[in-house]
Amino acid sequence: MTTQPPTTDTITPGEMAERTGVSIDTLRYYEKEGLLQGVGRAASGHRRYSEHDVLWVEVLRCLRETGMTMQQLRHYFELGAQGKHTENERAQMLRDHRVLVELQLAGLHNALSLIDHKLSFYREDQK
Amino acid sequence: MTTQPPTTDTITPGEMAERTGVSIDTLRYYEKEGLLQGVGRAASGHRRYSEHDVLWVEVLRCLRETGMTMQQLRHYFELGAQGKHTENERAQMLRDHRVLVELQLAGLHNALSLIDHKLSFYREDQK
DNA sequence: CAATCACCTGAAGCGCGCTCCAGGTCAATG
DNA sequence: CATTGACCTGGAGCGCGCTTCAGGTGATTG
Repeated sequence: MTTQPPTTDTITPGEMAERTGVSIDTLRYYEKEGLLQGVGRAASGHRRYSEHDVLWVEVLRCLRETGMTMQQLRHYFELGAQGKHTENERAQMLRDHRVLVELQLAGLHNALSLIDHKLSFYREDQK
Repeated sequence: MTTQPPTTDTITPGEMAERTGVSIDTLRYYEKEGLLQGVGRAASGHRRYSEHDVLWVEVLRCLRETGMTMQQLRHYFELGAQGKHTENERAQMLRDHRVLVELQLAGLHNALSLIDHKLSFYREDQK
């Protein structure tokens, strides 16, 4: 049993960008910031991503878009790399983030009813 | 029927900040950016906000927090100041923003189920 | 073999929405 | 009358998350 990583690194940067909706530049940026590690390389030096990378980037994107910071994501990633004994902390991070997401959800509902309330006035005035 | 504005400008900047959750600096910034106009002044030169300002700032805050830009808010405000004939455009702005809010809502639900999915794994592993 | 293309690197730049700062005024307080 | 505290102004600074740039490499294409 060697430490051979999965040899499925076949996805080019361009494909990756298209599949994940994250630009090539941003993908490189994430890598530089330590959110994405062990990305494969072709002989030419060009990156080759794996299916596993795709999944992770999708998670990244989802958490980023809901306001998790780069710092937290980096920490979360590093915990994952450290192995099973960090599971509690990772779960706690997710629970904490979940609270934030719920808060945002409340804010959006709030906004929605404000918008609808205002729209109802405009509709009334309309005639 | 004079154009006399309501003479209820009695709220100090400090109170305003406390009541709306928007800092004094930010209130001044909003004013400078044209999102807040006709704010009263005491003899001392200090600002005095009205109840009406409170309401508007609450609207501002709600729309800002859901991603409406300063520019759009300024435009919306200016339309309001121009009178009734801009109602259609204002309503359209709200409808447009509503779409964005719905999108964000979808993203948050998405995130929520991703988080819960991951959490369920951690819970399983836990024992 | 020239050109095109996808990608590489390190570093600088940007846009937004605040936030902070320096230096000053005014009103109340001890 | 000195101090304190809330507020004033114009302008500079900031943090985040990208995004762009300059200059280059290596494989394919006509």
